[in-house]
Amino acid sequence: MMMAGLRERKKEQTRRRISQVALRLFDERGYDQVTVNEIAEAAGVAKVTLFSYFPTKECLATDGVQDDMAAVVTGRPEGCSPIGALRAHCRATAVPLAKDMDVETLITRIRVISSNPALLAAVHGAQMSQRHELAAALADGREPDLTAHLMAAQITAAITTLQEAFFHRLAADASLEQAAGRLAADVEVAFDLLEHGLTHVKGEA
Amino acid sequence: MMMAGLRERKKEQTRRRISQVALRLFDERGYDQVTVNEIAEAAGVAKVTLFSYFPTKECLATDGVQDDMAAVVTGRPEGCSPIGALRAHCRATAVPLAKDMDVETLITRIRVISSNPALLAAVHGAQMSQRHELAAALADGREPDLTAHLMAAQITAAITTLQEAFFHRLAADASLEQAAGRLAADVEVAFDLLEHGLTHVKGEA
DNA sequence: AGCATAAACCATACCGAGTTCAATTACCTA
DNA sequence: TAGGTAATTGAACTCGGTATGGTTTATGCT
Repeated sequence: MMMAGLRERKKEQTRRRISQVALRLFDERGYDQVTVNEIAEAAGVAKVTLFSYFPTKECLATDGVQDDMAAVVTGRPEGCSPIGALRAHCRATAVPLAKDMDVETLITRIRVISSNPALLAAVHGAQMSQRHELAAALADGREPDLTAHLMAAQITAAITTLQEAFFHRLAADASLEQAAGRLAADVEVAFDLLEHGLTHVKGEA
Repeated sequence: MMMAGLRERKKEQTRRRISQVALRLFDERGYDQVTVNEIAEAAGVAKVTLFSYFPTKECLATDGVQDDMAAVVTGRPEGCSPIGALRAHCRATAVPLAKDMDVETLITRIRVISSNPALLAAVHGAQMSQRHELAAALADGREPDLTAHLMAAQITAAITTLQEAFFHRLAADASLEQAAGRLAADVEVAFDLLEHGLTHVKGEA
């Protein structure tokens, strides 16, 4: 029992094949110029099967690009503030990625997503739905009040902006190392701004 | 010449009729349970005509619910900070509405939008795209840097949260006056948080 | 090994949003 | 009143996504 199951292996394999084929086609011809029928056919699978793995076409493109800020807050060590925990988390991980994704694939995925407004909006929307979880985590058990929601919204917005800047840089020209370096500095800027407020900005007109 | 043209009057009238019919149907049976074909037929218009007025079904539901924060910043009076201008704007207008929309219709529209996750996400997405304009306005001519983008993102997030809280209260039970009153107080909370940072929050664990 | 079960898969037909296009109607202007 | 132009129309089409109902295939049990 529970012996790694051939069934589950094949399933995972099929999922990966669909995702990879889709990404390749998107990258080659652009998201809008590829139909799900083509993806299904190229992956050697029925359209229905494709949709059993990925609920929408968008999910094919954004597969694996996720993060759970709420978990970072709830799982933070003793005596650590929520914002401190998030700052540390952003310092540590340049981009939140699925465990088993190679960098090459990730960059391609980012390129695909960045070059399509609808996909960008979808990623934003996904992060938007994390706001409520984060608000709940910040409220720490109690029903989140307005302040908790505001904090969650601002933090989410900041992190989204960081990711956006990172994506933009990566898609443009910079190497992964360069972009990661810049990101490290940006993280500090963002969290300082979050913690100390907009009025503390130095070179402001 | 330019004498209020019957043509333009009819056009505007048709637009209003489509929007009203759509809103009524959405409110009666729910957004997902109404097809654009039904709306077109009920409005006595061809589907193609409907889509010439509203680019998407979503736009039928969110019609008139927009705001332009960038304009508030760029059009602010002399010697007024961007954030100050936005705070004043939020104080003044409970909800950003089109000039000629009655309150009854607005509340119905909010009820429709609030009761559908996809529509909620669409509204969020629309506000998301305003971020870049706001960042440009904050940069005041220069190319917006990371800080400008971060500020824009945080401000947008805060205002979105305010609107969300207002909608939620309105859809739940409160009267317009009650909700507006609470909103006035919430505006101050939100902008204080924005200006002074998250670490200045009083009752924080 | 042999068999029943359920998971994964498939082809096909279908639905609704949105587009294309040629033909038609209604307004405007000279 | 004639001719141009903007608005409208029906019909056919594309594509994302779902429903149906049937076929293969891994697996668990005996």
